[in-house]
Amino acid sequence: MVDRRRTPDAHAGPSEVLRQVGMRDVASRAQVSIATVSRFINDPESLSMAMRERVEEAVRHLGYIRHGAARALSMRRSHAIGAIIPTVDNATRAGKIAALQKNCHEQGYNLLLALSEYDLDVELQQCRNLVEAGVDGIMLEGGLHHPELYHLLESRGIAFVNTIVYDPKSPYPNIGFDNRGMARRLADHLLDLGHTSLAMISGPRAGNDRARERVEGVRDALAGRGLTLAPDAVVEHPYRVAEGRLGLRRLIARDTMPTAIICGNDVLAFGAILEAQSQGLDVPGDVSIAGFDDLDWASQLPPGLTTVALPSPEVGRLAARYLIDTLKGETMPHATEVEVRLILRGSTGVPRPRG
Amino acid sequence: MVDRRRTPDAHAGPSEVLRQVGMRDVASRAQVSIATVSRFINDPESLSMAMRERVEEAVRHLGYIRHGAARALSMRRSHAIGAIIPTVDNATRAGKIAALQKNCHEQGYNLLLALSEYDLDVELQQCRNLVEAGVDGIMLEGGLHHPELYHLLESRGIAFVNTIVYDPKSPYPNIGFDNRGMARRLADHLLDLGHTSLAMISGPRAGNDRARERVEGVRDALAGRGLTLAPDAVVEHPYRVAEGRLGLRRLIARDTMPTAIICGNDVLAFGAILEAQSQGLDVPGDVSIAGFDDLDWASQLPPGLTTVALPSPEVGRLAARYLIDTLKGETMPHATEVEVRLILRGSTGVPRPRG
DNA sequence: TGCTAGCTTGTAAACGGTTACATCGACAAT
DNA sequence: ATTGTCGATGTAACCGTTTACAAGCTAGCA
Repeated sequence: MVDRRRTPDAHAGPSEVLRQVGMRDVASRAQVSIATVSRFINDPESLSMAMRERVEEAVRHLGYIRHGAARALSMRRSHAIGAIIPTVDNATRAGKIAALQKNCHEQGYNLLLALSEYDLDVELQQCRNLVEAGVDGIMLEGGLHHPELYHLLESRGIAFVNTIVYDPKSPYPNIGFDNRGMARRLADHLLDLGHTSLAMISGPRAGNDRARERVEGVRDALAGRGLTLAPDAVVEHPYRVAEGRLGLRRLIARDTMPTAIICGNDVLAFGAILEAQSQGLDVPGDVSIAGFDDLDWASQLPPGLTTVALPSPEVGRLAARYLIDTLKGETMPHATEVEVRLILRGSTGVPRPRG
Repeated sequence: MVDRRRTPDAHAGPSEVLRQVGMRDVASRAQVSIATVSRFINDPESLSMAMRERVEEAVRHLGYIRHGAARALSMRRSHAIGAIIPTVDNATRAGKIAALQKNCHEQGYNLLLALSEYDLDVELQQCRNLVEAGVDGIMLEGGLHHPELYHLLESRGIAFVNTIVYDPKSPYPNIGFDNRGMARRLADHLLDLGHTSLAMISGPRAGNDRARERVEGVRDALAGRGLTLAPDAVVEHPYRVAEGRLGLRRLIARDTMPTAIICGNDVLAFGAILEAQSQGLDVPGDVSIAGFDDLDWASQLPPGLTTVALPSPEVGRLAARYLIDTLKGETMPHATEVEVRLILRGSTGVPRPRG
């Protein structure tokens, strides 16, 4: 390997690559040992005032910035956290990621972001990547992953946590919501209002346990009253407004028109409301509609969207804490539930008697 | 430093830390040199069939995964790209980030995400962080940054590119939209319809040149007809629906009610439309409203939102390519414009004659 | 004065890869 | 048979930190 090393003060020809200033340069300028420079960076208190000042001057003068990869190699710790999420295009998720990034940053950790597109194989691939990148911990979404993924993480002793799901019975640590329970609560509310014919516009359930759990929760509520959810009363649509409209069209085209529709999230609910209104249906008079997430506009949209507020920034914050504290060697709770709030607004009401 | 090294086959007591399997382990199992293993990982073609098979067996058997930090240290290249964006909670930005991540991943680069919260000092801090993490390139948003940030990046020879802005005259590479021009086009359209009293609900302009440029573009259009934008005809509000409502209320409370309102983005426009409708105003009869972004629901919302579609995933794709190809040593175009599309929908129309 | 305890500071050995250069054969041309 | 060429493989230096351990120094104390 050709040695491109140059002392920073030396003149280098135009085609030469200047070596970055390193601890050795700082050390030689400050006339101290390289170990002292390292100590200045990591624990200035441990140095005498005189040393500290000399090193500080040199660091500032040379604009020294520590070489992260070298540090990671030496410490066997990268100070990087990875996050694998299906997509970013959702305000709820965005809040989680923002909180995660912020909290990691505050603790001196960087955030590596990877996208799985709701595909467990892609997720595994991205996970391998993050492992190679040397992340110390990983935040996952949901509890449903490629078995190989769990094996990979555990065999390498990489901290990880499933999020958005809360399941004390899961063998894996998790922080999130009781998706099933909250769907049940929402459905129960509708049943309490007198609805007997519920339907759902669910998000795609393949590889997505959150979506599945929400359907199951609604089933639970119905079962509690001796009712069932007909197979064709659940339609699956990707999380887009236009798909919500499609979903509603499919549901009202059935033999029995549902009096209440629970949507996989607010985006689908938005579409469903728009479609209902444009079909001349009154919401909630002719059909009650509800969602999950409590997005920004859920309260603004007439008639106001009944939904379940998910404090996902809190999940991001807790995930950061879980991972970083675990890395510090602390024992963290295995499962943490983040409370959700059922928010009743104008889009749900008592069913109008039918003829 | 205590040596925790153990041969992978050796039995280790419960409290012992097992050393990760490294190239040396693979080499010894395959009975080849460590260099051969490296070659197998990086360029299998250069090995004889026999060698390749032996190494492959060993790699697979031991589940070897390369140590990224060691590679980065040795190669002086981390294969990581950093992105600093203000926030994530916006579908347009999400598309850009998703495309960036995808394209980076395809080229073997990881993505480090950092958030600046529209604060140039925070942005600089995050940038320092990314530099320490050793990113090979950085994607920034906008062209307005802390001067120290530019100096930092240039002095260290880190590739970077400003995005969402297109400015051939900028000294820094950029990929994006002509924010000023597109705002002007939108305003021109409204003026062509016969509007003479325009107003704006802008996003906060501090530290945000995209927002500023959009206001300036509208000013340009007005100036082209000998008109001006009164100071109180521009109100600034954060990008939230409720803020859009507030903005509209402020604008219609003025002496002269504007007949057309251009909003900093679709979210603000959404709020403005909702507020107008709830005040009994007809859109576009009483007031035309337009935005930027063409979010998912812009076409769904009655009466359909006139807006400017920004293909931001394309920006993410191009940014990834710019950075990675630049790192390869290729000369990339200094400024690249991504075309936007003015989309006319029901929220704008000819102004109704006033009494 | 000599000794020890307690700080600071320095020395040098990892960390786990990449890669320049050396080496070694095999094979073709002389 | 000798030499040269070329491709495959090995050897070892180097990337820039951290940190165990050694060494030096000061002060307190017998």
